[in-house]
Amino acid sequence: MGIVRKTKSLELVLNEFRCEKTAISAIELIKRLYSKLNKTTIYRILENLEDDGVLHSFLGQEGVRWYAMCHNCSKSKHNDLHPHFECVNCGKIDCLNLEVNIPNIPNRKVSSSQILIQGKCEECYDLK
Amino acid sequence: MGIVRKTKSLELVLNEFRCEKTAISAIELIKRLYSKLNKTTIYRILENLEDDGVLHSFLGQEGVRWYAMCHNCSKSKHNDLHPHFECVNCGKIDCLNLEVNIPNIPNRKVSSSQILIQGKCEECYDLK
DNA sequence: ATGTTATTGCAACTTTGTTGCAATAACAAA
DNA sequence: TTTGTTATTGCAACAAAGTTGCAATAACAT
Repeated sequence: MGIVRKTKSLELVLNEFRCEKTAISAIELIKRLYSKLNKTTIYRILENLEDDGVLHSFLGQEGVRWYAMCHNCSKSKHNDLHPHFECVNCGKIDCLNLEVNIPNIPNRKVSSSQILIQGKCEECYDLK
Repeated sequence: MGIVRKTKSLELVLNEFRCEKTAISAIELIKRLYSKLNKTTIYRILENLEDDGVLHSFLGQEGVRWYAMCHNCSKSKHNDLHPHFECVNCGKIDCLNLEVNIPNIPNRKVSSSQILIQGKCEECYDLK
């Protein structure tokens, strides 16, 4: 459906993404905004922001949904084919601004792909 | 923990994978074996078979877990880094026997990756 | 200032998966 | 074959993540 009205709830959710350059899981958002917003509201705002091309979502290793700011997306088209990187040490996930080449596959029509790369992020890599 | 005893339940689960070349979701297995096995038993057998390197698991688009036969895996090491292909038309998922090159990423240590490719499978592609 | 309707909060529900525990079944040893 | 040990199973209850229906509230166009 997309966002129609500018509400306080919407601002609270958007603010979390403004302060943060990495992705945020729905669960984490619910925890952060616990005292201010109901989880149903949060899920609905996330869905609307995704419809509008403001956020994109993907699944982390544990099967929970994460959200991150879009860069070149619009209401009509999501360009969120970049891979995501999940740190096995601190759990943080962020978007990787790089292209991974998906080869053609005989007799199949590829329409999209999701790539989750695991490893140690910058900070955790430096620690050891 | 891995499989220790050869039980009827184990045989029932393994049979499903013998008849099937594609992956099977835990949910689908529970439906198929509904009258014969408890879902708890099925989850436990799947876990044990994965520990043993007989099956590997991954998440499908909807966040549910799928299982497929391993080919070169053992108790000590899983080699399940191949991509999986999910048909957007019929919902089937199977393993792709191909390598996708994950580029090096500065300051990060990549340890593994999960790739889910979406599109139309052989059968659904031919239909149209 | 007012009327319309999008948004919110709440409670109840759904789906997928997990846990504890007593009963049962594999199977090694006698 | 019988017996004893313990892995496996089924059940019920739980848990986490997300969804739905509905009445109350808040945006905002007029």
